[in-house]
Amino acid sequence: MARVEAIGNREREILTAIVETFIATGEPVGSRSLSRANREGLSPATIRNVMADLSEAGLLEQPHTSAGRIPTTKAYRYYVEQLTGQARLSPEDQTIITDSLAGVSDVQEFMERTSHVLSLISHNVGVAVAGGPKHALEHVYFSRLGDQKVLAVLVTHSGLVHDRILRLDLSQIDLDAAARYINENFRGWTMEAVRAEIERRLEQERSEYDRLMQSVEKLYQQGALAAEPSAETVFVEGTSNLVATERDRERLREMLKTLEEKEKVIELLSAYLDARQEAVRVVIGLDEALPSMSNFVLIGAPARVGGEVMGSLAVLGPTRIDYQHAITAVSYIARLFDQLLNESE
Amino acid sequence: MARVEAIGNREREILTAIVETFIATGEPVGSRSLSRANREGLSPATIRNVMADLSEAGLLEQPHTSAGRIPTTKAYRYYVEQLTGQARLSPEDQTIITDSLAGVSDVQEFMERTSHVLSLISHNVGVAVAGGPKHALEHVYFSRLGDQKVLAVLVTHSGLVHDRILRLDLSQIDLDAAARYINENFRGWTMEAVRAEIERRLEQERSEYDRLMQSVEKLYQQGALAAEPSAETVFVEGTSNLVATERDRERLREMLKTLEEKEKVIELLSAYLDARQEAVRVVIGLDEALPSMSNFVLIGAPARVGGEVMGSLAVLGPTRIDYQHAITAVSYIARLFDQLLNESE
DNA sequence: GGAAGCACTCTGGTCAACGGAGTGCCAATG
DNA sequence: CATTGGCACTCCGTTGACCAGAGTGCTTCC
Repeated sequence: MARVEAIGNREREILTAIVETFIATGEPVGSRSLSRANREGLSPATIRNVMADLSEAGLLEQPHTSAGRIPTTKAYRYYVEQLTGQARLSPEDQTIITDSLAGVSDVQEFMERTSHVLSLISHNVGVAVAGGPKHALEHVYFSRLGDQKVLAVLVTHSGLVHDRILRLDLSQIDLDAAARYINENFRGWTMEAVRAEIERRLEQERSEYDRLMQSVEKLYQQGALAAEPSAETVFVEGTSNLVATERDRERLREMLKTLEEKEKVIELLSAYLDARQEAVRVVIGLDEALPSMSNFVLIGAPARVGGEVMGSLAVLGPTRIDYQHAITAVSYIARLFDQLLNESE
Repeated sequence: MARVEAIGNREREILTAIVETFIATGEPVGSRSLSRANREGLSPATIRNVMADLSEAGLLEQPHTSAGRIPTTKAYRYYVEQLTGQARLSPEDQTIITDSLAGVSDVQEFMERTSHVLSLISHNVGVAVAGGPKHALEHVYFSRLGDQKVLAVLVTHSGLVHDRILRLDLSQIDLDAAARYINENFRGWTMEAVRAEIERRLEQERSEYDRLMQSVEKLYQQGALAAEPSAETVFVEGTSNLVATERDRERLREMLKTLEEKEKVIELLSAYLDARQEAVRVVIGLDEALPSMSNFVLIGAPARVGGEVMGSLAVLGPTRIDYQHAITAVSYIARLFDQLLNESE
């Protein structure tokens, strides 16, 4: 079998031409039409020969004999590698993005709008999740609401806020004391670490419980620190674009259903978007993570503030997506994210 | 034109039979098949006569001559009026609902799960919005996060919590003073009233500004009280069910798009769900509110705790929806809402 | 190695024919 | 007089045949 490395210049040109016209038209592309479009005027026959080679190399396939060729996922991967990555986002898109994101101050809102604007300019599904696994505690705050009800607010260093209502009965004075205790002791810790340490201390000092530790225990047991601050909020938008993309109704249903399940989406993003990765990642063929979305593509990046990962954003679309455009859009927004939320620190 | 009141017994029976079989099959129903299904064994010819009358009364229509009849929206309205409303929800559905809603403590979460469970058991789109126009202030809380950043938390009497991050520079002491001022003066007021009054006072006392009022003004101008506490959070789920319902692709796209626009959904619900209404309301034909969803149906109810409206929930589906089922489900959840959130007061 | 020619294949669209389901109307009937 | 049976007619959806278009593979020629 021919190795991909064996691809020569002409082959590569023809391959990219095929990929691009297929992305543009959605129809299998044949040798004749390609030769007509191609400025250098290669004859259809020549192109056919090259195509045959590319087919053998597993880069092209035919829906049936006597149809044109369509790129395989392998071809898309190859194509994406070839992209220079140096394209700039069009000014129109830039203004759409900056307008949409103007004035956002917290991560949640940023992500919500991001998913929207991504779907808008990519004409595909925009996805964003806020909240990664680790967050440093900025502080907590407890407030007595009525009898038996206490509002707990958790703020992370990164600006995520999470509130929940607990059902327990403590005076505001006790609540304040507990909050002070937690804030003074654990500020800057990750939530996991905080929970672990509190558990340890409760265990250890069980004998010499004072009023304070009793309050802390009650609060802890009611889950005051349990929920990860907005543990992964998912925003999915632009699903209506799938209608144009997917012609098979049953598959369309499947996909919509999948995208409604937030856990699935989180799983998908976290499976492919690595915290360490720097730039935009393009994953072609989501079969193994989301069977219903085989022959789909994820173009995503982690969203960072400073070094810390605060979430991720991505475009989800069919393999015949405008890669260059989606990539630049995602990377543009990812950079913007850092800028917008960093400047205010 | 024949008045609806003129409908006799036989006519009514046949009409409901037509509506029900059309709901079940989705195909236009003809006289022959109806006579076969009908236990009393009326001949097709008789039924045809009745059908002709019903058509003239504007209750049935034909896609074309020589097709069966399908009910008009008028017929659906008539049909729904006829429903006894005394059906009980099946035990399976009841357990699905109670399981899904077990342990929720705040309105947001309740609504999120409600939209999901509604879509689940109705096999259509479940919609829920949390937050109505008016909320009484329980209290506010401000906390300095870092330089230039302040966390503002707004809690309403009804338990809704809204947080936002402001960009301004005040000491924690000033913030506390401002919070105390607002809490002591405005507790129990609606947010609109609070804003109006604060504006008035700022205006009035402009001459004799003290430090406190300066802080309040800064906070106010940064929008500390601006956002309605979670001003209407919208949850829409089950859109994948639309794929089976709507065969026209373009219309399907339109509908998905509409449902993605939260303002539209809010508009829809608030247009039809009246705070004063007691029970479930069925709106047949959403043409004027949402052109893209003509020949759709809204089955919804306000969600109350005690007397106060905290949001609303609804099922959205095609005219050929299982009315009885959807109605009982919605009313069941609406009742549950009151119970669950009331018991904790 | 590239170009041209040729025979062959497969799809998608159009058209006519047809069976099925339904209707309206009229005459017969209990 | 309300029902019913019968009959002629209409319209839809499906099927099969057919054809033009686009593409391929292979062989031959430069």
